[in-house]
Amino acid sequence: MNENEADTGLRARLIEVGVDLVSTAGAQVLTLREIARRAGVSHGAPRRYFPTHLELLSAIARRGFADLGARATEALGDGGASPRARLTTLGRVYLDFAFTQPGMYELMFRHDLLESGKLGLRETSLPLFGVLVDLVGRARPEADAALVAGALWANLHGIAQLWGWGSLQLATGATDFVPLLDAALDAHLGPEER
Amino acid sequence: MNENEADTGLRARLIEVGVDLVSTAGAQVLTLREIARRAGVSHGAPRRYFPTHLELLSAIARRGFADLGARATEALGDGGASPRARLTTLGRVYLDFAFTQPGMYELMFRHDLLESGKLGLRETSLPLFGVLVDLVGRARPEADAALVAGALWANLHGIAQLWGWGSLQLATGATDFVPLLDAALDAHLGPEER
DNA sequence: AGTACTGGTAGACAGTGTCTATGAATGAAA
DNA sequence: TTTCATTCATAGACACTGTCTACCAGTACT
Repeated sequence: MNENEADTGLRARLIEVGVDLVSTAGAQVLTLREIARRAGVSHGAPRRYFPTHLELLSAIARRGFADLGARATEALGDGGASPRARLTTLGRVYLDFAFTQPGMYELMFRHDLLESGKLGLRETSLPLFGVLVDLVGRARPEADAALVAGALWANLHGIAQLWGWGSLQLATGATDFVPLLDAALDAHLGPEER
Repeated sequence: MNENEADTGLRARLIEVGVDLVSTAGAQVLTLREIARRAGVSHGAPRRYFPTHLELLSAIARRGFADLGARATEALGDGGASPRARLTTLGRVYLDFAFTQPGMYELMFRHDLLESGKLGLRETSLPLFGVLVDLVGRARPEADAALVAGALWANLHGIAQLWGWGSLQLATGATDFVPLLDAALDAHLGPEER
């Protein structure tokens, strides 16, 4: 019943196909029937493993959170960089993920998914948020780490979304998102060298 | 061809019905056929005024932006409050709108709407963003106003979304969004009294 | 009076998610 | 070995969606 890649069952294959599909074709194509089609199975087959479309989508989105978490921990490593520098890295990883995997990022933050509760935020986004809180706590020991981390996460998410569909480019005239990211990091954490 | 409320044509009525519907029943109910049904016309009727479903949704969303803009300018007034205080007001208005009109806010920032370009960001969100840039420029004369305003807008939007579906409550354990808002404002603008 | 045109109707079409009945294959029990 | 039960996928129906097209009742104008 685990979701290993070695699992050769249909359940795992559906998720695999979904991850592939959302990465290459976007989030609109991610219909139940299309996934079943690409998995080479009838449209009723997924029902045995995912009682509803939303649950299949949630399973796919969970892979996105796992992927994002893996990228983050890999980029952070366990090297001795300063908390502030590691937070910069984390921000870069977050936005890079959002911009290189726009379909997956869109799926991960779909209203109906999140509101359904099928996603299991506690298991998906909370671990990475814990890393964020920890780093913020060490970068700004005097502050309320959870609060600042929450505000910073919101800022990253907002940049990811607004930049992702071009609003911020239009509004600010910018062509690179890095200054925005730096502004957000500086705002919440103070300048790089302090 | 204007979109006044006094306009008694079907075009205006469809938008009216849509605004009502999204406010009371949410964004999922906002189908073309349901809007037509509630407007008392056949499902093919809207096609004469809105060639596609997305264009009708865009027209409805534009009313949301107009409403948000009206609330902002009304709350800001032209009183002599400090730029920093007015930015606090603006942030409150923004988040209050997002939380009291969640369906409309969700509609206004739907991926397919924004990516279609039918929304006309230049006419909808840009004016309010201009106000934001102006206030930021006066609150922090030394900074790049457009950049800070962009980062701040992203922060507001992120708080609106993440708080809206409960992620930030779960992550930070908070039960009130105001501290988050204050943290964001303090971060980007400096503390209230400076 | 006749003729365009405006603005709405009604039905078809392909596609969607869900539900149900059916059936093939597998493995356990007799 | 034969029966039986369970697992798992199929196929079709259903209600619903957005879009397209044929039609048609008025209205306004020549």
